[in-house]
Amino acid sequence: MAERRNAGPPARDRVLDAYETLLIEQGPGGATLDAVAASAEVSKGGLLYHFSSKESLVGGLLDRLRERSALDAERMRSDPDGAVAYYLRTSVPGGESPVGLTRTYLAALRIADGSAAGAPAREALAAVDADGLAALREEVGDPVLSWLVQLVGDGLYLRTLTGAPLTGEVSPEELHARLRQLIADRS
Amino acid sequence: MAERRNAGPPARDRVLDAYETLLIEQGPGGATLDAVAASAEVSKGGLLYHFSSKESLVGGLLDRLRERSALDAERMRSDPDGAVAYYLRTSVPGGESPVGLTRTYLAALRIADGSAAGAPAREALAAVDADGLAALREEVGDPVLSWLVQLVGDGLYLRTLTGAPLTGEVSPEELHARLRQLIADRS
DNA sequence: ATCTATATACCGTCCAGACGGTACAGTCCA
DNA sequence: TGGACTGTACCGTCTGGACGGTATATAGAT
Repeated sequence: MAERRNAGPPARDRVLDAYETLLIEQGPGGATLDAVAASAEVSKGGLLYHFSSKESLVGGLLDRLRERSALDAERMRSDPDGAVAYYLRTSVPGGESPVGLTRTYLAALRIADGSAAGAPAREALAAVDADGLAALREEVGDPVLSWLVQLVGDGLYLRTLTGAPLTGEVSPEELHARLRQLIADRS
Repeated sequence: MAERRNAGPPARDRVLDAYETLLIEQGPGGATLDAVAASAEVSKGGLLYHFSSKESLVGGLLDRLRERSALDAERMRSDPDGAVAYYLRTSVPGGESPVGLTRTYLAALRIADGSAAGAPAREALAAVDADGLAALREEVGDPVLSWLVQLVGDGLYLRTLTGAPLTGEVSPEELHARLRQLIADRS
């Protein structure tokens, strides 16, 4: 294998990281091949070596999303505090993100439009939701309550997307406490 | 006022409608001036007569968002079944949409990226959220619970955005019933 | 040991087409 | 007459993508 010119992770991963960042921070319009290449400190030719077209770049992002979703679901199931605690902990913007799912999810959301081009992204996102809901249901039993928990997490995601400051009056922790209490009462 | 050549609402509104539709269905990339004009059955010159630039088109959309948000908050407060019922009813994709807020909100979401260009959209969306939360709080009292209700509604919105089919196992109605029950227990 | 060949991992430039925007002459009612 | 458009032509910029080139490593033949 050839020695890498630039430091850090391999170029392919850096490209995907840069693509995610640009999608989140600038939207699809800002995530041009030139911008991605520059941000990843790779030439445009280099980018196109790893991803032969923009469609293939999208494909790479969605592969990463599926991969990380599987890893995340595994972590949910094996978390010492339970799946719900893990899910809520990782849904809040500033929170931990052990496998980087949140970032990738948010990036994929940006390219999931209603057109035919957005269909693969929508399907991948739907699969992530299904994975999460399944893991939640194993713990929560009550289907209505587990869906409710997931929707609250999604709502928190959406807030991240709009960049809303998560209004200070009620903290996410209080919200989580209430949710846990609801689950305890029902089970 | 001059007689209109095409049927239906005035050209200016048709342009805004078309812009919304294209943003939702194709994302920002599909909502070009040419595409918007074609979809509104207006010439490009005609579009630029009403909105002299793309920025001004965005401005028109955000004005409409603010306008509809105010109207929607008013309806929430005066709904015979209460603000919560109204909010949840209008958050579900297939549901009623008396003032078209949902469509406009979803469209604005598409242009609310993290860049400087997306800032006005983010601010307008944050204001809509604040309006809704305030109206909810007047009825629910408990701040944690009212935030929870709003986040569930937002989660439903996000599902619309990804085009996920709202999995059949639990219906939105069951979810709403549970939420109303939660509020009744607490108040 | 050296020469040749092939593969990997990039770099930098060029181009056709699409995009936002301008300009302007003409048309259709009220 | 003038407001509300239509239609066409055009321009500068940006974008995705094609392409040819370069540096390094490995493998096999001689």
